[in-house]
Amino acid sequence: MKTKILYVEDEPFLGKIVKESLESRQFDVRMVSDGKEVMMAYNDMKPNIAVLDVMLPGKDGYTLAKEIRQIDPTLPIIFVTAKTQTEDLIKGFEVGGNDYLRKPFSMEELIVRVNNLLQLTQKQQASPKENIAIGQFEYAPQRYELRKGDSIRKLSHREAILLQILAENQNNNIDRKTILMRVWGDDSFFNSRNLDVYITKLRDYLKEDSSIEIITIKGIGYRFVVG
Amino acid sequence: MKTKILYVEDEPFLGKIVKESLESRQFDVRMVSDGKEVMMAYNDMKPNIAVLDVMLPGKDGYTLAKEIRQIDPTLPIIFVTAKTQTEDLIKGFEVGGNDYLRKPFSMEELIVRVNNLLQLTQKQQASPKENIAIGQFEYAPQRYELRKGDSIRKLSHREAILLQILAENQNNNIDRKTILMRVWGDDSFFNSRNLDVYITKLRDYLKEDSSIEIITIKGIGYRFVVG
DNA sequence: TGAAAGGAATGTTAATTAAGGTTAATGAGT
DNA sequence: ACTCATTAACCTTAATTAACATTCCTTTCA
Repeated sequence: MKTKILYVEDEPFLGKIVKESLESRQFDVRMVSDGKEVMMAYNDMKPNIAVLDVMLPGKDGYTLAKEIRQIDPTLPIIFVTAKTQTEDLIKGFEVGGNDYLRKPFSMEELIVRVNNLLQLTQKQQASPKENIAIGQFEYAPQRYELRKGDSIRKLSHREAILLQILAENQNNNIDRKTILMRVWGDDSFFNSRNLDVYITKLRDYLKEDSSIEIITIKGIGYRFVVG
Repeated sequence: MKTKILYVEDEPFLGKIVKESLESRQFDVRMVSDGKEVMMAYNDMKPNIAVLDVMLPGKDGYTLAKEIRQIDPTLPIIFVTAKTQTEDLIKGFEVGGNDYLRKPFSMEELIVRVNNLLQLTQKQQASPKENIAIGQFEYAPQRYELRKGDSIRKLSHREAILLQILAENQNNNIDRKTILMRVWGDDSFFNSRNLDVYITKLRDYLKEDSSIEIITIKGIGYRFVVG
């Protein structure tokens, strides 16, 4: 699946060039030119990264970054702006930005920085070898074993993958769709109900530790909170 | 424990300034001026981040980055250099760098970028959102829980986000539109009525503490006043 | 000028629809 | 025969839509 970029820019000319240039590198780009439309676009497309101009009609880029951070604390955000002052850059990082690029910039540089951020924020693939701590439990992925004290429960394949996905994303929202794709390979209706069944099972297994919770976010997915 | 920075720079004058400046921000800095000594210093100190000049006697910064990447694929590396060409920057990222700063740079910018990288590569423990005090209540955003004394009310997703927006903006006016965009992603008529419904719900939940009030500002939005 | 009328915005409660939770029954593979 | 995965049936909760009530701003006319 292509990497999705949410690109917010109000200068149509520059915007068009950048958009096309990114698209030629196999990115899936959604360009928005009014700050007020950004959250709608965000919710609609669920981007992998955001590139924000700072000076915009409607809402400025800093405000947008703050709002995005409320909903998504990990989305990589790059500011692209004509503001060259150090204070502006500092503000950019303060509101949750992860990089700051001064105009005029070269497309090459933007692309390289986009890729760098994507790589840095890739889920640190907790090497499926190592045991994962889950509250008072310990999960051994290579053996599909969930341990607490001296009791061991062997998990089935589907249970194991699901738990691993949750554990890798502790305290973050996880899309239902993402889970379905990773566990079942597709997100058809029946598999969707299947997921419900497996969530119930895991809740049951994990209920001995009351600090662990699988929160439902209706219409979105789940959040696995521990401690 | 202090964050340890491995700083490679051969200009003694600049090096001294930067080192002292970083140390004044509570970093533990080890400065090396010959490329050949870098790996030794690395092994010795086990830094949390590396700041590398590119042009050096002995070995250049790119080579050093490659060597470090062999042993440590995750150490954040920032290049700091007088080379301003885009090709140089690209090369910097190619060899494994994570940021690239052109000289002359401001200390503030370096520090902000160092902190950003440290944060990004921190184990993905994401949004350690803190609990928010709301009058006699306490709100735990991670768990969508509203607590008062020993009673806990679990909030739904929409309730939770809405309350969070209000709580973050205590005693300030909040645009209806802003809320709609952040909770629903758009501000259509139906969602607007939806907001009314959820405001009613929150007022109900919060009515136990009479010092809390959600004031309507007709035509504008709301103000969440506490105490 | 000011009281009344009208209307848009919001409040409240209830009904409806959609999403998910739970448990059990069925099916497929060893 | 056993285990796991899937499907089904029924239940619960959240989100949306609807219906009706209220507030308060604006307009208008005595």
